[in-house]
Amino acid sequence: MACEEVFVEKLRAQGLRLTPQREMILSAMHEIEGLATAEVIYEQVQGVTSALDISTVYRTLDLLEEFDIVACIDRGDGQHHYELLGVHGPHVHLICRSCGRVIGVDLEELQPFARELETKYGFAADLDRLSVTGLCQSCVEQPAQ
Amino acid sequence: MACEEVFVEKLRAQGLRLTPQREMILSAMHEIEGLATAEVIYEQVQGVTSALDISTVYRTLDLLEEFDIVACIDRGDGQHHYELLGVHGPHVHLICRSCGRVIGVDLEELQPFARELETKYGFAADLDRLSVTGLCQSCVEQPAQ
DNA sequence: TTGTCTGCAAACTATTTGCACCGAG
DNA sequence: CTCGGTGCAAATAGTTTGCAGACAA
Repeated sequence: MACEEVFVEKLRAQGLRLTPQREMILSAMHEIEGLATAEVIYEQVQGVTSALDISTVYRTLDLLEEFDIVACIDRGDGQHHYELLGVHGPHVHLICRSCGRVIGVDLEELQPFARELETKYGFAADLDRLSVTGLCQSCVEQPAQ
Repeated sequence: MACEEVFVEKLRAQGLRLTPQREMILSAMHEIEGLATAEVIYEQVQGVTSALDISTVYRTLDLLEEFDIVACIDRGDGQHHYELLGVHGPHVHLICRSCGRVIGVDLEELQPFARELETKYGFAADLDRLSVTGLCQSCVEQPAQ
């Protein structure tokens, strides 16, 4: 896994260490589909071993975020959701408020939108941390879930 | 203030009451520029009288939100920010992550953006609750705040 | 009078921190 | 052997809730 190598490399560069806990957290994130909360990652690892504390999950997520290995997504529901950036790099999230599905959109696609904000308001939008809530196709079609 | 009349009307319609606390909270929101947090509203009213509890502020904001008199904006900083909708109705917020300034954009302006998401992904975006973080013109020009 | 609203205090949720021991390099 | 990392427990921030008394209609 390239992710893990990047992680080790960045840790080393700062004199930090690769511990079993850090390995397990990164590996758990690979096993979880879509966005993961600290709690979900914690439970996922608990399935394997109980040698992990929730505070360690938070501390590790902070590190991973700092290293640009994961991104923190704020879904407006009072919890932070984390996502592996992987090879595709950052992207915009379309989050369905009905089924919770997350659609990733490449930044390129939204350049026209960003340019418009830039031109009209002189505002440089952080597209890479943008989340748009709404309804996905299937939830629009069958509102009665 | 038309706002207050709308509030009274909607309260009456549900058999609810207009209390001094509710009046003061709505009035405090008019005095605060831009977005207000529950805490800020609470302190604003405390300047006038201490006959108000923070839990009442939360309860009243919930009501006002339900009545579409205020909107709750999530600025990713772990606090909820509230804004009077006033005569302009809902709009998109451009939030500067450096100086905290908030720019309101009319929904109309972003229709092309919404249409693109609709066409390409079948996704019906909730523009009226969209907040975009980034840098405003002056913060782009003088990064050293 | 009636049933809503309020203040108070306690509960809650998500997250952070202090500290002594543990273990990776 | 040396720091950095961890688990634990306690602290924190923001918000919500239960309850008995207060008050708008």
